[in-house]
Amino acid sequence: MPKKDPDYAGNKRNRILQAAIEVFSQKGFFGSKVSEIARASGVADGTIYIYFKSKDDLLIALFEEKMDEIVVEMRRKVNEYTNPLDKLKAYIENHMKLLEGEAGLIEVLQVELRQSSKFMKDYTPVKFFEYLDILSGIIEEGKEAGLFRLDMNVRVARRIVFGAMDELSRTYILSKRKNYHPSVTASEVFNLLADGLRAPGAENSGHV
Amino acid sequence: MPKKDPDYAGNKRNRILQAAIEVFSQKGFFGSKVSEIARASGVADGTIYIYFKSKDDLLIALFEEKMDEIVVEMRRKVNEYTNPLDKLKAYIENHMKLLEGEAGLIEVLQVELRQSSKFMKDYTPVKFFEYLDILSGIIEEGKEAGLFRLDMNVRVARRIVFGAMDELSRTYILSKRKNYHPSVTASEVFNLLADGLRAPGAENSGHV
Amino acid sequence: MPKKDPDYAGNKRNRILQAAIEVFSQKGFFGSKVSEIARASGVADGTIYIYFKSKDDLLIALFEEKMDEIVVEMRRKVNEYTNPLDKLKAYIENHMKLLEGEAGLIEVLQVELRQSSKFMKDYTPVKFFEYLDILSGIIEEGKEAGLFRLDMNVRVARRIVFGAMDELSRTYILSKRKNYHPSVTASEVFNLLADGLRAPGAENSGHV
Amino acid sequence: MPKKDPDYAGNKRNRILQAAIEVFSQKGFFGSKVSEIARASGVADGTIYIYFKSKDDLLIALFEEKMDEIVVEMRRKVNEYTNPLDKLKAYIENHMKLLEGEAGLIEVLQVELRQSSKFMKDYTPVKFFEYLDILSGIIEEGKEAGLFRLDMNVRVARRIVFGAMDELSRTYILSKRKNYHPSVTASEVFNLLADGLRAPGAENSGHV
DNA sequence: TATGAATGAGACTTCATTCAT
DNA sequence: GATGAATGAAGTCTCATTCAT
Repeated sequence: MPKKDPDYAGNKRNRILQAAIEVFSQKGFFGSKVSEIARASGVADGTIYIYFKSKDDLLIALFEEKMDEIVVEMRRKVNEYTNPLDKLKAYIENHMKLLEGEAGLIEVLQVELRQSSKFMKDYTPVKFFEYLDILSGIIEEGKEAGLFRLDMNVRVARRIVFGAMDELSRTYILSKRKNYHPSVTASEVFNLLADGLRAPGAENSGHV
Repeated sequence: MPKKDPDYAGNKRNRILQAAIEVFSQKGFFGSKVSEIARASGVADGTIYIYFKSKDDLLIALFEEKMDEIVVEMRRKVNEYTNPLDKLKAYIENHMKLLEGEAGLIEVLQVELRQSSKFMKDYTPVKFFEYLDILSGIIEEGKEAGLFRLDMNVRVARRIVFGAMDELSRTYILSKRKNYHPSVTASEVFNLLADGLRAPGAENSGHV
Repeated sequence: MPKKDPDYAGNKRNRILQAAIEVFSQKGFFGSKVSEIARASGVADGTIYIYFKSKDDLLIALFEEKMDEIVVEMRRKVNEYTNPLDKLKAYIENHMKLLEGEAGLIEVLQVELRQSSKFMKDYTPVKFFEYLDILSGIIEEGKEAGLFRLDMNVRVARRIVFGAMDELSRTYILSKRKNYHPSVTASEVFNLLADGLRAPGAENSGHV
Repeated sequence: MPKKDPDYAGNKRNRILQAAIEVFSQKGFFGSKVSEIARASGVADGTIYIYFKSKDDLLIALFEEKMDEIVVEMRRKVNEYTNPLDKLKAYIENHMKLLEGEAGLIEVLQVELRQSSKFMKDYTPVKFFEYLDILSGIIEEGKEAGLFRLDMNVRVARRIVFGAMDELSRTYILSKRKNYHPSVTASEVFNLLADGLRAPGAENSGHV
């Protein structure tokens, strides 16, 4: 029987990471003080600097590590299906569902990741690109399978899908989780993106 | 005849606003120093405080006033058409086109507006909602005209459209304006949103 | 008639410099807090950073500017004489006399200049070398005039002269200005260095 | 029979002391971190506090103990001679020679001892005075033997001798041990101090 | 109005020291 | 004795804002 939690250090590091998510998500990166994160983690200010080089480094570590978990999980979920449309649906549903379990994390990723390029010289959000790559993969497969339009740039399309989900996430979060419930909007996103705005019988010519 | 531009003060105020757009868009709100904006405007630091109560206030004024111009312009452009699909196309094209003429402004609106809720207690981006309302209006009209799906929540749909455009704007900006040229992606957005991902002949049943 | 002291800024900068000399000389560079220097100057902490880039920079500025004044004054004093021995005497007397008027400054120069090489990457105390060069010049002249030994490395000799003076300065300062009064020790230094330890009649052979 | 070196603790204490000399000499007292000394000693940070009360205490212990060794050695060397001039020569040569074997130690003693009075309230460098006392003794003897000038304050003279040596040590160290080789400068110091700057035939009157 | 030197609160970060193991 | 993770006091520096001119 171990005298102490063998995971002790990792434990503390993780507590800091979790507290950072909480605090960053509520006040934003610049609005958050290192001492607040320390207090929220139940450690001393200096302890944070044992595990992270700087406040910036803490944010980046948070991006990388949490995104990694999300990427792994998303890959697993998507691969439960074979049909590209099913995969797309799974991607969208899973993305929106994260909002419920990991609201703070998503909030940080959304807002801070976006502005990070402004103040962090040469930080490339590698894991975020991996997350988008899953989406590209699905769209490619769909095109190859003849299910998706061929006249569609995959890199643009994936951004459209992602942007739509992302905007709804943000709206849900900013509305203090009152409106646009993720599980509802997920299917709206899928429907609209899969089949377009147009009414089934509406004519298709003249545009595009 | 006045010796100096009677619009001098307004002129100076505007110079500050323009400089703020430039500086904020390059370094982000928190990365920008008031003195940098002063230098870029060609005024003294203190002068900024004659026209704006605080740095926060400067950002808000920028949001409101510039968004107002954009809203007015967008209304004009959209009202050149009567068919809701044409209006939607105009909205998307115009939105993406702003990226070319007013890149800095859009960048600020995108990134800073999003995080502003974190550090500005009770600021409601009224003008931004007006901008979205134009989109809602188009979608409502489309539904009424029987052109758009009826099984579609307008508030959700407008966010999907906006999110898609927004993500592509961001990508264009972050790629240093190299990839995803707005005028090209505008039609991709319209195509995909109007008609969906699905290939024309692909079966529609089983999903949704 | 100027409404304000035209020398105002220079005045404030100088007040900071003087306060820094005072504080550094009493507590050493590392023992001195920027806020103490601010208080001693009668300015706010931040004001120091208007005139100096950093605490290190303040020390360097102090070295350079004050040493420059000293070098100029020393050159003037030494050039009142033509005989190298007289010049040497003037150099030594003047050096020791500085201790009375500019005790704090000398103390800072002595102690901090010496350790500065440890913590300031690549700072070369140019002005200090100029000060030593005056001494070299005197010794060179003395050799050329046949007054000083020819079997003497000038660069080593100047360090011997300087080191002797310097050690006495330090001792005087560390004794809280009680013993080894500069004006007395100046002539001891001159006598000993000019004529050596040896008693006038003592035999000279057998050694060296 | 003990399983481990009975001198183990003393050994560890000494390793810390040696490491401290190395680290202090390279970075200065304030530039050195306790953890660096720990690493250099191959012990844990906390271990240092078993042997020394504080970082200050470590420096003082280093002064006292190492100076003690030097004093003992110097006394032995000097006492190999009986003639005060020979003793003086031995003192100077030995002092300069230390630079080769114990460069780091001398560097610490020189720079840090000097500034220690600034930050260590009431620390008296007893051993350093003993070192100087050896020099006083030699000069006294020389005066008594009629070999050295009688019109010479011993306490001042010893500082002159010490200062000259000290300055050359410093120069040698700061030049990264390239110029002013100790064994060469030692004899220059002796010559100049024993017989003065003046050329053998140069007139002696008018000055002093 | 305009200026810009001055202010000073407060942030990030360091590191000597402690103490449970 | 030995360890080294944790602590938290304290310092340097920044920068939004003010105000006398």
